[in-house]
Amino acid sequence: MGRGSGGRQKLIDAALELASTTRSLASLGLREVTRCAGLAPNAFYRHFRDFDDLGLAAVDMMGGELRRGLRERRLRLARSRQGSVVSTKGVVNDAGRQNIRETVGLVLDFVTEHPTAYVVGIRELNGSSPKMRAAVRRLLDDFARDMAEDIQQMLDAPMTDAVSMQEIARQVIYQMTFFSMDYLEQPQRRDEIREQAERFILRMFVGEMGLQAMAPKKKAAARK
Amino acid sequence: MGRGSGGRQKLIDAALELASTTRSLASLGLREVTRCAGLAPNAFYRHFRDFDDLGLAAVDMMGGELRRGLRERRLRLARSRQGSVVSTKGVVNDAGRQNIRETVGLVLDFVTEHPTAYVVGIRELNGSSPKMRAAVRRLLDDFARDMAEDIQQMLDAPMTDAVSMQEIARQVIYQMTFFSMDYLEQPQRRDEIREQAERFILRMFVGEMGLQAMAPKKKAAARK
DNA sequence: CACGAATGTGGACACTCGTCTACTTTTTGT
DNA sequence: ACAAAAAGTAGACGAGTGTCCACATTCGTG
Repeated sequence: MGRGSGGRQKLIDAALELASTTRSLASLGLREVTRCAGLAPNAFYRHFRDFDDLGLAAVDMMGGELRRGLRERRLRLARSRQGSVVSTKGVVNDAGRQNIRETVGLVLDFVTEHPTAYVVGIRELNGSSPKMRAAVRRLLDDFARDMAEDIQQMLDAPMTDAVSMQEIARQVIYQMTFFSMDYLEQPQRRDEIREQAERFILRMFVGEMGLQAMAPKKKAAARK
Repeated sequence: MGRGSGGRQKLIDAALELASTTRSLASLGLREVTRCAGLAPNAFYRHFRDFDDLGLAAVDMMGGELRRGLRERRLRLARSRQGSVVSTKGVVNDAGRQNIRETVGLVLDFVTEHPTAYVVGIRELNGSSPKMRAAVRRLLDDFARDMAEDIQQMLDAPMTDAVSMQEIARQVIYQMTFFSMDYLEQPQRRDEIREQAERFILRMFVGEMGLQAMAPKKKAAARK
């Protein structure tokens, strides 16, 4: 009982493959996908109701793996420099910059290792299916939550309040989608893009610290 | 000689209408669009070679209008407060914040006035057609160029070098695509989203000034 | 006016698509 | 080991599609 001879996985792979090079997920043909997977058209119905269903399954699978992978690698990094907690005001010194560099590298490496899944995911982020959009956004928000949590734990004192940290993490994650796409599409500019991403994150942190320093009361009040 | 009875425009409108509610541009059917436009299927060939062609025409038209509209409204705003040049370090004071607030409002207003075209454009930003992607990105980069130029002119002294300003403007424009989509999709959260966008831009500027202040030589050297 | 280009129409072709029913093979729990 | 459930196959139906050809209409300009 269960997953048979992996036809389900073959279908997901075929769909991602086709969608990444040809079209959006929803515009794929049922027969097109089954043909590419080496199955009969009807085999699709055994596993999925429609393409939204397949898409959500793909997001669950790849997303879960990605999130787990990122967390694991991040924890491994953190453990390798255990004890060297970064001081709040030291986010921008060499230790802080090294942290940012490693995190950006983590994301970009994952992206280059799973290009098809990533491209399709980002494509569906603003895509036509509301369900897919919601699923991908939920996933990105989970990443942002993880990231905010890890950063706060890495510092000896909170850099800012939890809400702002969450907001910043979200904006960083979303901006990273653009960096990642550029990174995949323009291999010759990879170093430059990497540096741009690092600068962006650094700028966000420095900016937040500046805002906190110059008008903490005003900001707290404006946050309703 | 020329555009006859506006069938071309009808086709573009129909395509945007269908794509914004149903699917991506490339996945539309030729007959579907012509039917929605009230024309015979063959009329499509009179105006466009394929859907990429239609898409590029739509981007040219809407993009040009948007860019012209934004520039015009921005200049009008600038003229209405002529003489009150903002000092470089005053970007974050009340005058600077007011500037940011107005610019954000400009963009969000335009978006709410042309939702279908905007949604389709953003959808094609990471879409399946390379030509469309390139066209939309070129358009966004034009916006960024305009924005960088206007900001530099508004200040009494350059806040940072031209390259960095351009980079920041690009990142702000790209992030605004997310804010705009949220703004359209979640009318009940509009005030909150507006404030988030303003905070984001403020944070970018403060961050850049901070970076400039703390390590100008290092940055200049790192810029190759 | 009248001619030609631009624009729009109608019908027809071969093709792919999604879906259904009926049948065979494989996997798996007990 | 056996029976049932799950996975996969085969063929066929109607609907919708892209594209082509030949014909009608509109419109601007000589």
